[in-house]
Amino acid sequence: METQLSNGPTCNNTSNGPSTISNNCSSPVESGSIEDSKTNLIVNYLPQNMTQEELKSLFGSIGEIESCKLVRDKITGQSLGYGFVNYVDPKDAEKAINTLNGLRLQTKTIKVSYARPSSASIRDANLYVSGLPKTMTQKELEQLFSQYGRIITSRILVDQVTGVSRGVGFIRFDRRVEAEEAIKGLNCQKPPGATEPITVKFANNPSQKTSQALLSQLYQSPNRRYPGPLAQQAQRFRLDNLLNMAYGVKSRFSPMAIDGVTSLAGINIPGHAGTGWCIFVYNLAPDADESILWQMFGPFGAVTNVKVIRDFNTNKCKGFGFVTMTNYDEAAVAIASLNGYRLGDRVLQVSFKTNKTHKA
DNA sequence: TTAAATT
Repeated sequence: METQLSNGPTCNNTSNGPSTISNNCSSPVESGSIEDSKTNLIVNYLPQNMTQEELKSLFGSIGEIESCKLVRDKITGQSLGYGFVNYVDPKDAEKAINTLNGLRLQTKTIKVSYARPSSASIRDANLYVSGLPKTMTQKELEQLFSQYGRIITSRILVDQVTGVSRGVGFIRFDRRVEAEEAIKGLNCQKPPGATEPITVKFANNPSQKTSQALLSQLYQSPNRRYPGPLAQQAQRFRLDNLLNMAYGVKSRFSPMAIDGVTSLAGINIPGHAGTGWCIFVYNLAPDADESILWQMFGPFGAVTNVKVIRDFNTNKCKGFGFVTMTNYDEAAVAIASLNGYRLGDRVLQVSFKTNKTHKA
């Protein structure tokens, strides 16, 4: 696994960017209202199965949304893992950044930030860097590249098991010209203290994932921001699911059977609302809001909607709320994990919603 | 040894 000797096309000056983009289509941003907007956000690292409606549901819990778009592959329709949310009120956009940036959803930690005005100059500004010293940190990587422009994101890929650097990373610049200069300046150069030169070139687009690739994705430690017990249970559960997908291991639950029965026979099953599984959450604090429900349930799987029930006059939470999850088994694990969970000084009761109007 | 960042 050594990339010694400069074999092949390692150290020529590649400028293999996508051949010139034809610009005959109408420019996407001409309304003027979006440029330099304090209301328009870009949301990155969304779970693959998250829909535009779920995106709107999540961000709509902050404030009124003017428009919302999940970006999809033009041909397959698959989510590209990012989207845009444009609020009516700039203060809601700011609040969304403060409360939703870093939110864990399934295997992802989403990023919420202001969208830059769309233009050709910010496209294709992403670099692939390899041959990095294994000891180089993300910060050091940024320091190396920052002399060429404003860095939007940086990342060093790590071994899924050991967490050690793979010597491969990405740098996204604000503008393509900055990326071009960085290639000229750093490709085939040795970073300070390094013994081998690095390779810097334009990055490819990420490829579609098979379920096998999904497996390896799970093992690599994502962002270790809030590695609490809940997240660990959720991750353990996802691992079970992925093992099922990859190797056909039977799960403890049988979501397909139950969902099938429900849709075919119309049998009333607790929590089943047609569009998903409705979960009742009891003993929330008066100041609870939707974000706490997203935070608690999001790591367990696909959450399509959350709602805190409030008093009409005081606008305080009446002590309960609802969460809708798409998949039965994820909902079941969330309930099993969160029922009895201590939130602040309260112990939550979590169950599938029933049709009872009151408890006897 | 290439991960979902500009509608």
